[in-house]
Amino acid sequence: MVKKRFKTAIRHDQIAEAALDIIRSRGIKGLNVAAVAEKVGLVPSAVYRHFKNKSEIVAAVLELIQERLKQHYQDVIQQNLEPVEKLNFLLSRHVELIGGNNAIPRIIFSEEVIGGMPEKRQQLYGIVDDVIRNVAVIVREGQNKGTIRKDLPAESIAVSFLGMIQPAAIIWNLSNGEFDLKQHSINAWKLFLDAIRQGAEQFG
Amino acid sequence: MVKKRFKTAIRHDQIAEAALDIIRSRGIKGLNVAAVAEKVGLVPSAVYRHFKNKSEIVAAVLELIQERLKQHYQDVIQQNLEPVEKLNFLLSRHVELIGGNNAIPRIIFSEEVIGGMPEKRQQLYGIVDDVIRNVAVIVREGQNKGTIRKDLPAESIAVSFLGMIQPAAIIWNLSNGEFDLKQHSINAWKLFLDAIRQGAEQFG
DNA sequence: TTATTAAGTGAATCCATATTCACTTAATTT
DNA sequence: AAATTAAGTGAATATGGATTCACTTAATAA
Repeated sequence: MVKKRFKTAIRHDQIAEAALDIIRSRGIKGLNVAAVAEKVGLVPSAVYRHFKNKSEIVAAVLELIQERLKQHYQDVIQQNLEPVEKLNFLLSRHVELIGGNNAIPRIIFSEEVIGGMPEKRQQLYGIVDDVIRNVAVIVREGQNKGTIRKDLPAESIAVSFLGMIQPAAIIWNLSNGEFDLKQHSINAWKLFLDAIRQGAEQFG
Repeated sequence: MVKKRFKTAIRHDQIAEAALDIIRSRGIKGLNVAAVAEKVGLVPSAVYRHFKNKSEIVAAVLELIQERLKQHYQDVIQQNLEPVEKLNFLLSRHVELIGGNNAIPRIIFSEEVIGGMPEKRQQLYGIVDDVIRNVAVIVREGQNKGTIRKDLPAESIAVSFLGMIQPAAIIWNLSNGEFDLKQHSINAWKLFLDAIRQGAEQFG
């Protein structure tokens, strides 16, 4: 039996992917190098050929997530939709992620990846900040076009946008899928839409 | 030097409080029985006179949180305010909790307390569910009085209410207090208020 | 006051994981 | 093809923490 070897660049990615998948299925607590190694088809010590230590594996996972989210955002903005429609599209993409039991929507707001080390807090904050900034770009576009209310900063609206997704993700997860994610996202979107529309600020 | 002894009932509470405080300052990862013991003024092994194991300490912390939240809710409903005002009051109380660096708003949505064991997931879900139900009671009151829109289920509105608080709590925490929590809560409330008011569902 | 019970202690143990290291072997360079 | 480099291995080491246990002593009941 011949054992295939891979370059460190490849292994690096494989290990990060494997770690992300382990977090998805077993949570942060379930992440250990032996499990990662096994999933990749290596012996634990071999992992250290590619990563200095476990902490760097976690860092790589965060980078991976940041890439994915960036891609996500790219997909949305090149859809050539109205800003409000873009937000709706982005929402549905996020709901897909959650329903697909993806770890990302949970991890980016978990704060348990951090575990004491400040660099990681920094890194995680960077990811969250990116997301907010990206959403804010879309919101600002709508504000300029006159379809989204101008009396609130785009960033605030962006954070509120996350408010539609994030509690739902956790609740869905806690409830073992019992919580009706789809229906909630529809209702939350109705609320959000009525809240952000130009004109909403005056009617009452 | 005389060493004071306490009954298990007392120690039980002291230990749960200590554990909560440790989670607050060091996160779930930082929670270990040695730290808890020290904070209470005991030697690690003594903790086992009062708790079967660490997992039960965590369970006690969750009970403690549930109590606190119930109290919180009681404070609000007996304020004799209009439903919408009650929600606003509840929001400000939550913002206080977050700004006071309280662990509760983070823990109830953390899912990292769980760490594999299903009973704990169940317990945590119970807490979150309580919160939602309590908020929904207020919302329903508003719907009956005609001040809150009736076209959406109260539970959906309740979850969206949490959406104002929870991402903000995490972001605030990640940002080391840089994120302007107070301002965000004002803006988020404006959005939310415009969204839930009776009449919001029609104007567009 | 004495006896019993409950709380507290220190040392020992167990265990899961991360990490190191000397060694082997596949892949690549010369 | 020989030499060098990089990837993989297994065994050993290290550590942090949880948990147990035999023993001590304060509180309380008889």
